[in-house]
Amino acid sequence: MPTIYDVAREAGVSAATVSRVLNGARTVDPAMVARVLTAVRELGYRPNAVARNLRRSRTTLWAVIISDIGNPFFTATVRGIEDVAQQAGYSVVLCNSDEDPAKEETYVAAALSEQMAGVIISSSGSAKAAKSLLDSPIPVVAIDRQLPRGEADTVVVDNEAGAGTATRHLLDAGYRRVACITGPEGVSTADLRLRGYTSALSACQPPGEPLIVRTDFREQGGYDAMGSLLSSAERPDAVFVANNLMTVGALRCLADHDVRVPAEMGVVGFDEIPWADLVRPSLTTVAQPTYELGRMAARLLVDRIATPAGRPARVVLPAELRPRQSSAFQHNAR
Amino acid sequence: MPTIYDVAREAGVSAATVSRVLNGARTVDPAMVARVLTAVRELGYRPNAVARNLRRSRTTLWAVIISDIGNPFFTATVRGIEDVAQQAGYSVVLCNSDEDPAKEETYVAAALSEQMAGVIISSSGSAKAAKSLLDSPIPVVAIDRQLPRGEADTVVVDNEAGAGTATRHLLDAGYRRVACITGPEGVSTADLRLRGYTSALSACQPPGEPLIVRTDFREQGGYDAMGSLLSSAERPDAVFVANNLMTVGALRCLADHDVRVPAEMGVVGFDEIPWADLVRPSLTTVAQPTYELGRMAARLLVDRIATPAGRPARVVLPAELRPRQSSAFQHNAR
DNA sequence: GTGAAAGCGCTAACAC
DNA sequence: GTGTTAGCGCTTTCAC
Repeated sequence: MPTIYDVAREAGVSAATVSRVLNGARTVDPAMVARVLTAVRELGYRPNAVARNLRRSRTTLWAVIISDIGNPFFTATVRGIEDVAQQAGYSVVLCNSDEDPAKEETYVAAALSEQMAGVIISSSGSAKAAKSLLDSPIPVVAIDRQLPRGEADTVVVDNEAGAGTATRHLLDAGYRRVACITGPEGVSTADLRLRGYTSALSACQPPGEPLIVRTDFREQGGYDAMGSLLSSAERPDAVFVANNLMTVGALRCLADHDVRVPAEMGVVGFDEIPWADLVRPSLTTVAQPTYELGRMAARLLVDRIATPAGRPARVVLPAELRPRQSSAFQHNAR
Repeated sequence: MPTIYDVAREAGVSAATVSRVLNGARTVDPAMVARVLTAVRELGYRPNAVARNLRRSRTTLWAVIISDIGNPFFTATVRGIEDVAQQAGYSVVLCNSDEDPAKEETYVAAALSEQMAGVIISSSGSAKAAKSLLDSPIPVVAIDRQLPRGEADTVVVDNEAGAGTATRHLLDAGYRRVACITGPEGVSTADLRLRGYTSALSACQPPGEPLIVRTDFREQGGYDAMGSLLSSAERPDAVFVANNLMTVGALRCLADHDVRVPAEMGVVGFDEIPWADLVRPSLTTVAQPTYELGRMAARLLVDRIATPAGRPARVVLPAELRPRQSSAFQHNAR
């Protein structure tokens, strides 16, 4: 691998001049610029970013640590991040913690060691990872989920309101016993969506106790949770599921047990799913402005890099109910 | 940020000793090890990976450049890669080229500049990116799609055979005019799946010409392609779609035009979809061993890093037809 | 077993 | 406008 000195020798200039040319300084003689560029091309020279980063003590890489790469929610979010990042001159690398706090800690450690320019994280709940991040000088933005006890810039949707809307929607449709499947304690989306559900429920005062199952945010978890609801003493006639993957699992469980949706079981899932309108019955969801979430997070990160001090911002975007067939109570079907 | 010298001073040893302790050299006095570790903890010292990478001229990061982060195919693949990488002591960062050759080139350039330990790439077709990669000393493994004219380690499925099986399956089911929606020219999966389709078709000699639409590998492309097939002079009664996202688009188009599947249109899609069995009709697919693809690619990369020279390996895994309802021709429905 | 010193490749003062 | 020089933080000979 040729170094900047090889280029300098080839072009008959100093390494400093090569550096200037490559970094777009305008105080260089056009003739020299040409010579340098020729040498660069001939040698196939590629600047060593590691050396540059060390010298500058900064990098142009953002780490985006997401809790599940298989979740379509993150797809659009990441696109939003990438679009802003690119414009601001950063490259985005994705790290998949897979809902595993240990993996999350590994990636946080890597991002810090590698002196990444910034981190955007959807926490899988590791307090240790959060602490490392907040103790470091590296700018952090929390997205989708709050950082455990974290004073950081944050972009989320109004989870509580969205969950409340979904629950009321089921009650309004005529379902009488609405259950809730939510995620792990300590993960903000799980807790807030649960709170939205319980608030809506207690406001309507339906008979019986709230029926709540906590599991992980994954498909298998949703499947198992639905299974336990089906065999519970007072079986629900509707369920609000707090994320998309668990909703898929719940639907699969209902299909396996020949439970008809929406006649025997109404279903609303949090998070949009790309094919929600293709399944039969089509799936009622609470949709988030994913792309916009990503954009906002990226903008906050750009700002935070420019201004490290200052009070953390907190952006709350609205979530929106998309009523479809899976929550359409049918009297004659009962 | 404390440096290794701060730790050395605090512990009353030299920086070299700190380095030895942190890198697990056994030739260090246990008492010193203890002092160093205490100092590390007290100062909250975190080694600067950038400096280490520069000094060692190697890193422990792999770049996995995938063509579409929204494609569930890559989800499982990435998990396979991560599991092997972690065991071998590497961290994986994902780069999303979004089927955009320009973005791909950007990420390849970043991976090379950052001196990544290795690259696993699902090419979106950029010859320039491929050339940069192959000209560099960094080990590369192509996954899912061959690198344009690339002599690199490669892990793919038998696309031609899989496409042939899918096409024959439709013909055997009784469909008479089977069309094909495939991806961009120059992307190996698009070309090979098309070839598998045409071979199977010509072997069966159905009436009429093959009906082929090329588009990108994205959902909207599939939607548009299906639309043009529906309005073509000799409208097909079945379609083989060469990837999952385009299949979703095609299904959506069929739904929008009230075309009944499988009665009026048989559908088989390449790539499994997590919810293929949840849609009605359920979707016939050609499934790939995604996790295994990822594992193999990662193993090849580990080997290649250990042994940079030597003939490139080429691993071809089988794809498997999963017949479901969308390809079940029904005589009485016609 | 431990420390001193050199240097990975680059950039940014500083001098001219 | 260009070159010389120092040094980013670490690892790794090489002495001792």
